[in-house]
Amino acid sequence: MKDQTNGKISVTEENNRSDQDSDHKNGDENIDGECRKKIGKGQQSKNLEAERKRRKKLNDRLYSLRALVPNISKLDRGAILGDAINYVKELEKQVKDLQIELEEDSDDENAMKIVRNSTDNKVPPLTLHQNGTKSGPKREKWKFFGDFHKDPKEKVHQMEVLCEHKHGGFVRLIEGLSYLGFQVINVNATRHKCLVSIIFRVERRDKETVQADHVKESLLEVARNQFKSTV
Amino acid sequence: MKDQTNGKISVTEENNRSDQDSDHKNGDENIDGECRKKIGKGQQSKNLEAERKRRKKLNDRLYSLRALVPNISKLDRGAILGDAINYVKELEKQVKDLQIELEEDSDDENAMKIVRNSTDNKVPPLTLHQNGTKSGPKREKWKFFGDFHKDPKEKVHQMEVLCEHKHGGFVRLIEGLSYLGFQVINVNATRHKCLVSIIFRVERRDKETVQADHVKESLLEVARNQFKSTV
DNA sequence: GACCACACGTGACCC
DNA sequence: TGGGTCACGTGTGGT
Repeated sequence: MKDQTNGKISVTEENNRSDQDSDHKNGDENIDGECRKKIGKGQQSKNLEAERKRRKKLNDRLYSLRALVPNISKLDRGAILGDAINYVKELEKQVKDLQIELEEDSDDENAMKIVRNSTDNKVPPLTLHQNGTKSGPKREKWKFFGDFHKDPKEKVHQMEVLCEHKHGGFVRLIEGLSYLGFQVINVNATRHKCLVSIIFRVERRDKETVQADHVKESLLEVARNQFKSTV
Repeated sequence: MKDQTNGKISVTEENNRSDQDSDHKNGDENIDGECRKKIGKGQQSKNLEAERKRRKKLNDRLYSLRALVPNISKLDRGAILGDAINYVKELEKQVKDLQIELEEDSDDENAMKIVRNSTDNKVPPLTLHQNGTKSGPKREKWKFFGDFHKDPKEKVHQMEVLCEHKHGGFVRLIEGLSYLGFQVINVNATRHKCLVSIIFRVERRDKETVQADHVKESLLEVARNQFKSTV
């Protein structure tokens, strides 16, 4: 029976550190009798006290740990540890997720995807599909639809941008439009989850005709290269 | 090697009980005899085994916990707990930081959403009519409508700003809202000649209630004092 | 009275 | 030799 041995072993085995490996006390068997004798009482009491202190410390730590964990299943010692373990895992996962999300955002920033076409479906399928050029695997998608083709001499135009939500992206877009010589007459922006739809009606400030792809490229450029906005 | 340790166990177990046996203090002088008697051997062994199992479980958990913590100071039991505690705190902090960063991003970007219309005309006539008081000759006209009076504890609010068109004003307004702790859920901005109407639906990030006039004053402040935006 | 989880004191170990 | 740590078996109180 007693596999007990195993129990302990298993433990030791996993942490091979082993070295100390516990007990093994060599041949204590033999000695035995005087073996115990050799310990003085005074010292024993010392040990006793020390052990008490140790236990207290351990318990304190355990409770501190429990205090950190938001929801505990039981107040069992084992449960404390188990909950703590789960909590740590959960936190780690959370951190990882947040980090990738942030990262994506951030380089999506560069990558605002503008996808879909807008409103009255007259907006033509003039599409710019941008793929992340730079940093690897990340996809940057842009789709841009505008009605410039209809009448390039017209002052008022409509565009739609569909892109991932990114920090500062909107502001940069607005700034970009202004930079390109457009007055924004009307804007309608909506976000669903991480997808943003922005519909503009703009008016040219100057008299030149509008080059559709110049607009697209410039906006992409702006969205990508701009330094981080303050907000 | 390790087993031998067990060896000891096995020994104890078998003779197990046996009574008094010395070791344990027995000083229980008085009671002593029958006291221990009252416990059946079988049951004791049960307890023994159960205790072993419990210990094993605890240790396993402890080691699992240690395995999760990236850098450990010692392999001490107390250290395991201590390190775990610190690690959890660290993770929590990390999560918090990432979240606020993301949130900021996000509400920048939310800033992105400008949607149109929105206006079901329920926007209530809570008015702040601001006249350019301070900075000189320029008259600034502001009208501000918000529904904060309805339920200050409500997270989602709607506001309308009517103002003269000014270069960069819109961007500053968005930034100001973010600065005040609002997430912009929906925006609808329209300009007619030099008059701009901006309708927001916002959500508070924090839990404090909203001070209507604080919002108004702050927005005005932001709109007025901010350095010049590019747009 | 079974079961469970705990605290205790103790012997052994290591630096 | 001594402070610190550990595993163990046991007693006990709360279900």
